[in-house]
Amino acid sequence: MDKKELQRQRMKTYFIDSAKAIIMEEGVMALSARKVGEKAGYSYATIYNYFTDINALLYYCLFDFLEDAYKYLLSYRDEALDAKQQLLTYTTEYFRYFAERPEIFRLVFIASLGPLPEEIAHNPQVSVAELLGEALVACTKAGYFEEGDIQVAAELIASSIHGKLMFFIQDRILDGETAEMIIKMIEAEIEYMSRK
Amino acid sequence: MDKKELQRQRMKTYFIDSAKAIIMEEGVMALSARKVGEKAGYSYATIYNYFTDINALLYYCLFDFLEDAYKYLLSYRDEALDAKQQLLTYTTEYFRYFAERPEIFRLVFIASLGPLPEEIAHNPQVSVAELLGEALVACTKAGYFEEGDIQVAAELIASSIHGKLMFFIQDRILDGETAEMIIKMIEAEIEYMSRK
DNA sequence: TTAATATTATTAACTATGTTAATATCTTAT
DNA sequence: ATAAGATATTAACATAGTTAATAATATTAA
Repeated sequence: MDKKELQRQRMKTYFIDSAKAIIMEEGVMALSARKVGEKAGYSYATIYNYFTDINALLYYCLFDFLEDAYKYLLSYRDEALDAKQQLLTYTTEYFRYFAERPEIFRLVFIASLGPLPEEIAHNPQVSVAELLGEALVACTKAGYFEEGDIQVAAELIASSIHGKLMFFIQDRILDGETAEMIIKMIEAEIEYMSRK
Repeated sequence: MDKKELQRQRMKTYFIDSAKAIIMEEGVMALSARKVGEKAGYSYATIYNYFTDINALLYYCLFDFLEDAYKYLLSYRDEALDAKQQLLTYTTEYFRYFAERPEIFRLVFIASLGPLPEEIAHNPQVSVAELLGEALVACTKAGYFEEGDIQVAAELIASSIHGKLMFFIQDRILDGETAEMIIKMIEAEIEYMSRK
């Protein structure tokens, strides 16, 4: 009888979707069990019939959002594009995606959820990193990077963008730099790296 | 009569030092007004005679910690060193400092304190960034970098390290990479950048 | 030195949080 | 239709940040 399981799954999505909506509207800090319950049309305590705690619920949101980001990036994939241009597009659009959705970045990368609960299947990483790797391989074929540098270049680009996102979204220290200014900087960095 | 001001300042440091101790021992998440009061030997409510709220208190801790980090890095300054070696030392030691003090990193870079209260003087940035810039200038003089690349190289290095720290300390996604492995990667990245 | 006053600290209280236990409600099989 | 099981809700607890009312202490004026 897995009609039960289907209903259970459906209930979970009610709470997950409510949580996602609250996160995007009011931010992850403003989310509470009570609000999620209310928005889903159930009592707050009902959540605990479907999730061990709200961190578990937040992990589901996290993976959902990550998949959204991947799909967004995929929409910028274009075989016809020059390899370097494709790489530039991926990196700048990735930055833009999170810069425009700071609350998602906060949940995915900087919120302190405890350890990932066992029961949550970490999706086989429909991975943004793969898109980046793919673009970089194409870049070497086109002569923008050297074969042996792919690994380190990929690492460098990825960690740089995430570092910039962290600074941008926390806006500490950072003296009023706009998203567009940072995007220009990302372009300059890739230009610099591919200029060998 | 600024005997008053001196006493006031002293009281503030009691709370700040207590907060710093709690952060290092139990983490920023475990900190509470009650604990800080207790540790400082006062009632929890007394804090509010000296700080508008605990976020203000945390900002004081933040700048204290940042200064500590700067001093730590300064202890690795060595005029005799080869320019590239000095750059490598700064970057890897900076990473190591926070990798070994994750709770400090959490407070300084990823905790969500509200906007910086006006009354807190943001120290004229006794800045880590300056040390990095200095080392990079020396590197160009020694021929490791080209003059026009300093800006972008500095940005790239700084954001990459912070990105790596974020991943390391949040240990999401990251598949069990050790601090030493990441340090090796940082070295490889700088090697790569200076290899022009 | 003592009385009045201003300053500073503490206790009590309020609202909100996550979570659990006890209770109520609904579903389903007989 | 009713008993049994599953599911949802209300009540309650511990802890949080913060504020107001009160107590204690230090300062000043006589």
